[in-house]
Amino acid sequence: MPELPEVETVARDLQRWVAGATIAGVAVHWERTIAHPQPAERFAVELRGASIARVGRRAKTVLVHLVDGRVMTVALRMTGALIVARPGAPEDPYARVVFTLEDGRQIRYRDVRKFGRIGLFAGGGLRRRPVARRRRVGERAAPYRVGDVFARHGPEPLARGFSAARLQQRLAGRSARLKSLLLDQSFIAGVGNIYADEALWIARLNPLRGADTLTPDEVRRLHRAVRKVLREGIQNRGASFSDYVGADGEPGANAERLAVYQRTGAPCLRCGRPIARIVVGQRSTHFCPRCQPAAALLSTAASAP
DNA sequence: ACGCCTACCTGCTTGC
DNA sequence: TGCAAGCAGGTAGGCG
Repeated sequence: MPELPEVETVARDLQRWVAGATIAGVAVHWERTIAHPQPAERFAVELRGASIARVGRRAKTVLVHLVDGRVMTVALRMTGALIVARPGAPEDPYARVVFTLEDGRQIRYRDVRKFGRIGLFAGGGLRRRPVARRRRVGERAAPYRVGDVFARHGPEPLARGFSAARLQQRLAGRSARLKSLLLDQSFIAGVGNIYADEALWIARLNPLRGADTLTPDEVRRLHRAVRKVLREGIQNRGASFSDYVGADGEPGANAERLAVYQRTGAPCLRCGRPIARIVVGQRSTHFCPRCQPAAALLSTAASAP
């Protein structure tokens, strides 16, 4: 479930609790969790003795910045979680990678479905503008810098630079449906299925709308709604449905505040009509057929009172 | 550019 | 009660 607010919550927790700590040892219980570029055995060796400088986030990935400049990336995907455990805490059968700190605590990477991936990269390139560098055929992609991981990601929706005007630019000429675009990480980084549905409900936009059919006012509504749902998600420490927990191991409080996600058939909080569920781009999509009418799909002038 | 499919995995819910 | 099918927050890669 981790989308931007959930990942941000985990990153802030870790920053508070393990910044400055030193990794004494690493146990990899599911090798495929350790992704490119190094194999699992080397990963453990290379991390031993490393100290954590700070913990941040880019898109839906947790960034563990080491004092020596390297960066460990943790992509939680569907069911990943990073949990700080006190010495003597009961074992977790779903802990795929365990980082034991010198003070005896552990950072446990827990992941029921094993989709998540952890990598270790040279630093650099994160703040650079993501210009797609052309690579010659056969040229090696190494040395991997952490910035390369995000070279194709879109802007951070909560960054200062992400204005309504910028969103408008990015929407222009795109014929994809709004819902699909919001989920596209190269369009905007960090929005997932939950927050996409919530943002569209707040903005009163039908998920099937073609992205380039929005009026300037609708773009502003969308821009404001996306930022609002993400900020509120962070304030509530994320939305928990089954697996998501913060680094304290506790679920977030945001699930009960959602207006449409997984509320199929329940009354719309604005108009009382039942929330509908459809499938868009293979993803379940929840919306209010009355507040987010499909009838307004193309006509921009049909909303006279 | 875009939509659609498959794959990666396990656990929980649903329906017979 | 048992059991199989269907479903789930994400993303990468392949095809048309």
